[in-house]
Amino acid sequence: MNYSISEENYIKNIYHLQQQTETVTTNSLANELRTKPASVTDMLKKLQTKKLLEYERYRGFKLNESGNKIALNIVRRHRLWEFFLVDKLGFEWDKVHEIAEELEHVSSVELIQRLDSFLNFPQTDPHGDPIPDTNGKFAIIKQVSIADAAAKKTVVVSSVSDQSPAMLEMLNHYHIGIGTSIKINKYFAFDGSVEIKVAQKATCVISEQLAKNIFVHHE
Amino acid sequence: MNYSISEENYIKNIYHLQQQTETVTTNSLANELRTKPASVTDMLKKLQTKKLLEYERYRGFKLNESGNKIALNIVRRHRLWEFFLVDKLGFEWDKVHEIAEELEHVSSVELIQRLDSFLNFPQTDPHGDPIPDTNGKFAIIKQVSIADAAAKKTVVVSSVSDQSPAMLEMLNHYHIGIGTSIKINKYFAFDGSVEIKVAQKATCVISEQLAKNIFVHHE
DNA sequence: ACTTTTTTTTAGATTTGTCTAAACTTTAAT
DNA sequence: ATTAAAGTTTAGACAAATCTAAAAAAAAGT
Repeated sequence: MNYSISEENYIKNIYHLQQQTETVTTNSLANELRTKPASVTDMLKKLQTKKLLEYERYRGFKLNESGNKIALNIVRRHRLWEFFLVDKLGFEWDKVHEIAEELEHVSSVELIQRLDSFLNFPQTDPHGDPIPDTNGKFAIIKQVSIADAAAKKTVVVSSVSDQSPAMLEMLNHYHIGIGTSIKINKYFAFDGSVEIKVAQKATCVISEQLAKNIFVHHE
Repeated sequence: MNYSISEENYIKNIYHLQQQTETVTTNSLANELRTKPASVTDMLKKLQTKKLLEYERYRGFKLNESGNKIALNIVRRHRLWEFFLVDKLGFEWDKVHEIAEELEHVSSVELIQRLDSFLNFPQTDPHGDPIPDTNGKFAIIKQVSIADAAAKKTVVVSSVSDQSPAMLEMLNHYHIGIGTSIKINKYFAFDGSVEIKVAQKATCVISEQLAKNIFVHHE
């Protein structure tokens, strides 16, 4: 079955909201899609008819098995294109989201297979988010934000939860990227800021807000 | 200004029809777009309002300066993607047209600039058709079909005017591709078939229909 | 438990791109 | 020069996706 660009955008955004809360609300989805709740309700009915959604009036909704599969496929396309844009075309990673939003709707299965192979089957996109395989499977990395990690440990940056130019500027300033090793020295109780040491660089202090948006794993 | 996918498809197809006949007719465009004449008329009005078209009721129409510029930009995007699909992803060239039809509508200017550079600024697409530059300029190669060339000359294949799998099968069979050197030996009056010798291969005879679809230039 | 507020849904309108059927122009044919 | 045929346009309808305004349901507050 083939879905319209609009349907795909709804499916993808329901999926993303479900990562945070099990069932999604009409309002939150409308907000995410920058549209009106009434439009969301209309589309929900349509997606329910197409059997992608468990949905009861006034009670919230979530993707079912097939809906989830389709969502993961869209996410796969999106992240592969993001990887392509950064790795092959040399985009900075704060510029690729919008473009990938368009590219992800190009529907050829063979295109995505070949793209995946051309990129050497990358496991994560430029922000560290995992790329699902053809069956929607991906490795879940056990990660915590620097704010929630422990002092005196050396960790590796696995992903960042903000893709804005402002965030990229910060990370570049501190020489932090995906895969960077960081030693966490100490947490300051006063404002939650964290003293860290980036490999080969001088010790520095980052704000709590920044620490919350950088995810790391051990070793 | 930004145009819808539908508008872009109309503009592109008007452009292509204009390469053959100066002014285009409603019927031929409807036929090209696999739509109905009434729909074409509707869109023509829209494109005229947007000042991309010279159009008089019942009298045909053609792209004006701005329309042409936009068309060339769409053609540029299409052909760059075709080149990418063949050169980087390893597609056969009879499979790329459909996919490029979708990719060409992704609107980022920077994307196309970077893609062009990534591909090393190719001059032609996999079928030998020229890729316009940012300003819509491209080199016009003086070419004739093998059917219209002259005997006893050695020529180089510059483009093919049919992108079907059937055509590709024929060309592969005769070991002919873009850039292949061919010696034209003689024309048979009876059925218009042509005896040729492909570089490093045995002499063979191709049908008039095939000859008409292979374009060549001298030296 | 009742009222107020928030959230969600319905009803009806709008835009874009399409269609069919009928009317109108132009071109071709006798 | 009429008439017939071919091609083009108009009129009116429809589907997809959206919107606003109003109604209905659920949640929160007293």
